[in-house]
Amino acid sequence: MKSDASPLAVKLGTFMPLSQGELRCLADVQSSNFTVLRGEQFVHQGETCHTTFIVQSGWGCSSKVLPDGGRQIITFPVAGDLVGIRSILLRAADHSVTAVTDVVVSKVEMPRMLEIFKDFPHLGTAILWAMSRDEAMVVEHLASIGRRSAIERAAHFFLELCDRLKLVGLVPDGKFHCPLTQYDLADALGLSAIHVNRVMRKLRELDLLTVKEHMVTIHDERALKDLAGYDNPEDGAVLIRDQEL
Amino acid sequence: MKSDASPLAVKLGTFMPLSQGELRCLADVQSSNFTVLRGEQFVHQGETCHTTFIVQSGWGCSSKVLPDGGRQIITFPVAGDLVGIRSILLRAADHSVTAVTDVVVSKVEMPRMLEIFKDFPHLGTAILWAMSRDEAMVVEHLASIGRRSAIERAAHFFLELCDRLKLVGLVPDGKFHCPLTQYDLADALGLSAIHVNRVMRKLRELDLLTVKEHMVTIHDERALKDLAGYDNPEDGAVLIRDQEL
DNA sequence: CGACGCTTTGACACAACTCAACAACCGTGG
DNA sequence: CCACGGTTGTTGAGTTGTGTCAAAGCGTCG
Repeated sequence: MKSDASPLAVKLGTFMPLSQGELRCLADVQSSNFTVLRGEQFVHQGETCHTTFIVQSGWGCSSKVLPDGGRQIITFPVAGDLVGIRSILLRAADHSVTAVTDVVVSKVEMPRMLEIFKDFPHLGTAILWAMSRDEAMVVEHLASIGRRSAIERAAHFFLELCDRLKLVGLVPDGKFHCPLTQYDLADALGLSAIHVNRVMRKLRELDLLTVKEHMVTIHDERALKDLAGYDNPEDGAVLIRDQEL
Repeated sequence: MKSDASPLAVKLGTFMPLSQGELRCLADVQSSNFTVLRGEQFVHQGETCHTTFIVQSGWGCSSKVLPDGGRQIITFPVAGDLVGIRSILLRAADHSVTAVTDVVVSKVEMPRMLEIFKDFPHLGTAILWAMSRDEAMVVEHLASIGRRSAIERAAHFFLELCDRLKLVGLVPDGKFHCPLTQYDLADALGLSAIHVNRVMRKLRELDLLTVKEHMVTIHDERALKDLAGYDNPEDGAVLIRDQEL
């Protein structure tokens, strides 16, 4: 793994080796970046969006706004994540994406994406794998909100987040930066912000996890996983071996 | 639309015209069916599954079992739905699929599926569209459980179900058959079965919807949609025009 | 006939929401 | 420099939606 590889290349490379040509293709497609400022929205629910964004750095927030004004956050895209790729075949995006912090992204238009799938099928498979993995996480999120208690949801959320950040090297010393407010967490977990606060206090009192100045520290991973009912994603989300394709 | 077309062909045909060759390919892949008996499981969470099933008739139940024994139902596959296609690139299925009624399915192994994508790219796109649409429904389901009240969830669920069944011609006279028990509904909506019963009574008392002998009748669609905060899926899930590809 | 699965109802408990208030922190502008 | 409003975090008190437990009714099927 080269130190100057993009987060997406690092992530895909974790699961299948990438050739020089494929790495060049990835580098090429991410050669021009731009910054979305904190708070700005760059995918708009209900509007046409035949563009995918590759997150280079920063945190996004993919959410769905209900007619009554409620907001449900689907996921928080971070470095290495593909954003909006599901909407490529739909007439309109079914969700919005906003920048939680300043976010650096690369833009990939649909024709270019289709080219990649055609010219680099192996790389295309890796991208499909990442998409399948993302969808599996949405399903897990669904199960979490539907069937776990508030504290279990919170525990599960941070464990999954930690694993995602590890994939792209953002958990250097066992703790990680997390710019989310308790309001963001509330809309992700299907709770009220006030209840999130109480739950976080509980996790702190149980010596499982603390958040201080937007740094998350997991103190007792084993106990936290037991509380959350957390399965290692490796158990399920691993790409099948090449020869099986 | 030919009367003997498979539900999948009907569904895909609703959104893009299919050529004779494509229809033949679809017919060919669905030429051998078999029945899964009521209650039997045909995709097993945690096990390898490089097979997709196309539902011909009957109702399935795609669910995820949590470590604590809780069950969250993701969706109920019906005629024309593809089952397990997400797991094709993952080492193990992240969910289980069970037959709610006897289900007739066609089995498509991964290599065959990849062939279709290669030989009939236009058809492949239609399949990808169906997958995107399914994922959008999972996202909507997530928002529903996270941010809607019990009665709104139930209302939304039946409206979406109705639209899905209409797509394959299973809502002939404004009402439709639904073999689900209140336990099934509970696990889908993230509620207890007892509360589902209370909510269904409420919907009946409001003259919005009744279920009698597994037939669902919507009495006041407008009011039900207002209650649920329901957007027509056509607004978002329509396939882009061919020339845009 | 009895056993079983599903629905329905009531009484009660509790998890999570709402409202209200305050503290800490921030950037901004006077 | 400090005053200020806005955002975020924290806590308490009271309410409510939903879960749990228990029991009965009612089909169906063996």
